[in-house]
Amino acid sequence: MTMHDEQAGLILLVEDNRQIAEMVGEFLERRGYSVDYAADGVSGLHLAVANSYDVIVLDLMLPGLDGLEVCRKLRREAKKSTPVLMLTARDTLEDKLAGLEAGADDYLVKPFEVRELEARLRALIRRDRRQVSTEVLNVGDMTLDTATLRLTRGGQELTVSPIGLKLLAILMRESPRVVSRRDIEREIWGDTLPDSDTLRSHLYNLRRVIDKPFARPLLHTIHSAGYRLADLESEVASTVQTA
Amino acid sequence: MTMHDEQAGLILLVEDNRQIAEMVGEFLERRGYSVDYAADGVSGLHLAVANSYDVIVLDLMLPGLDGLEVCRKLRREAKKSTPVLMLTARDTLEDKLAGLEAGADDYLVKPFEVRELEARLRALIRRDRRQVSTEVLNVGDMTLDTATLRLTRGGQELTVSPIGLKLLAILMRESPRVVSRRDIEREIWGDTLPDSDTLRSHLYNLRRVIDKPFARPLLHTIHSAGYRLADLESEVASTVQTA
DNA sequence: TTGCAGGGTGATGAACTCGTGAAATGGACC
DNA sequence: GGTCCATTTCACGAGTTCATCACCCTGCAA
Repeated sequence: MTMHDEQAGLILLVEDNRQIAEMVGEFLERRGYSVDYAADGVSGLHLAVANSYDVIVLDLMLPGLDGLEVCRKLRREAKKSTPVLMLTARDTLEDKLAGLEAGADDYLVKPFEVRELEARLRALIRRDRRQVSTEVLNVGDMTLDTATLRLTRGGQELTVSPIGLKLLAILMRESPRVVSRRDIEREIWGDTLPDSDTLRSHLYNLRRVIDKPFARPLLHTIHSAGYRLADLESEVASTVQTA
Repeated sequence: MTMHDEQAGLILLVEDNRQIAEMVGEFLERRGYSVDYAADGVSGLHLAVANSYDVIVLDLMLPGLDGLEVCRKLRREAKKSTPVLMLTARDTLEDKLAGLEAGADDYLVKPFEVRELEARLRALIRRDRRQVSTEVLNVGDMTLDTATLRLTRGGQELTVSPIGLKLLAILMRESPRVVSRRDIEREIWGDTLPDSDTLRSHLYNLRRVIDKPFARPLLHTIHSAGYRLADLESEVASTVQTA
């Protein structure tokens, strides 16, 4: 069964105090994480940029480049969004807290319990992985992120009404299959359908936005059968498909 | 049904009706959750005790050990505080009281919408994670330290009312996702919502503080869908997604 | 060729959603 | 009892959304 042998938690530890580094590093390794280690800001930053860590533990006070700077550069220059947990000493806490805007995700005040550190790291790793799992629908060069409700085609952002969006989501999820009007209507309005043939209008308005401004239409009408969303050209390539 | 990418959350589903279990399980997995499954109370309890789930979906009627008993044992004997969502066939007061006494955290009456189930699970998972007190939330150039409740944007400190802060925290945690008014209201006020549309006022006042004084707005209205917090400019960079 | 059902196009008004701001409420503290 | 402040409630107007309708176009079969 699912045992969370999170076999790969790759952690970067940036800490100049050798004693703390050793203690934390050993604990984490015993818990199954892989730990890379850096003793100063510059080498820490290099490692952080060069590799994809699950999380970075960063001491605030470091020789040369301090933790805030490392974090800021990592975010602003290297554009890395690796979660960062900052370690701060109690006396620097108040002064430097404002600096958390540098882009840290959590912090821990020294001295701390290693067990707590681990709990926090786990939370960060998990939170980060969740981001990736949002449902993203793709058809041709069009993309719909169902979590943020952002719709783009050819890198350009499009605006669609709520029902249009729902309609589009249905077609994208079913793509490249044909979906009958009846099915679409039932999925959008449930049991209480509108009296008139509203769907036609919505289809029209949807097409106006997602197809009209582009060279290749994605939304196709199958006469007296329904509608389907697909990029015809790219379909020709993969002629034979499974049933 | 056991997948290994623990992403959106790890869920234990205890349900003896195979059809319901399959439908719910598949939906949740498609949404990025990992789902473990048990068809009776005893094995459900074993799994619940052995692993750390983010949330447990528990049918009330189960062969052998029923849902209430499972929940009770989980709390009293195994001392686990994993959130439990109970599935009940009828919506009677006794059922609710019994479930409450046994230690359930939420209910859903069959038949239900999978979408609603997911929304509730998300809320439970979120609620549970909120326990971790120090967490630094970052959206664009805005930072909220949930431990000190200090809020800054562009290095400038901002003052927001308690409810505004709660509202902001919700939006930041979900960022850049769209959060519906209903979800926000449920998370702020629980079951006893205000009579009027107070949320609008709070949103208005929040915007006044966090957006009005700045060039780039972070709080965006998605008409008849909800609200989302995000820095649009920095989002454009990450348009392309994996298939 | 004609007829017609299915489908595209576009305007309209009613209903709804939101932003805005001010006034009423109500609880905590003095 | 009185003051302060967060929160709720209310009212208004601007802006959106959507069902509905009227009319035109197109594919297709007789």
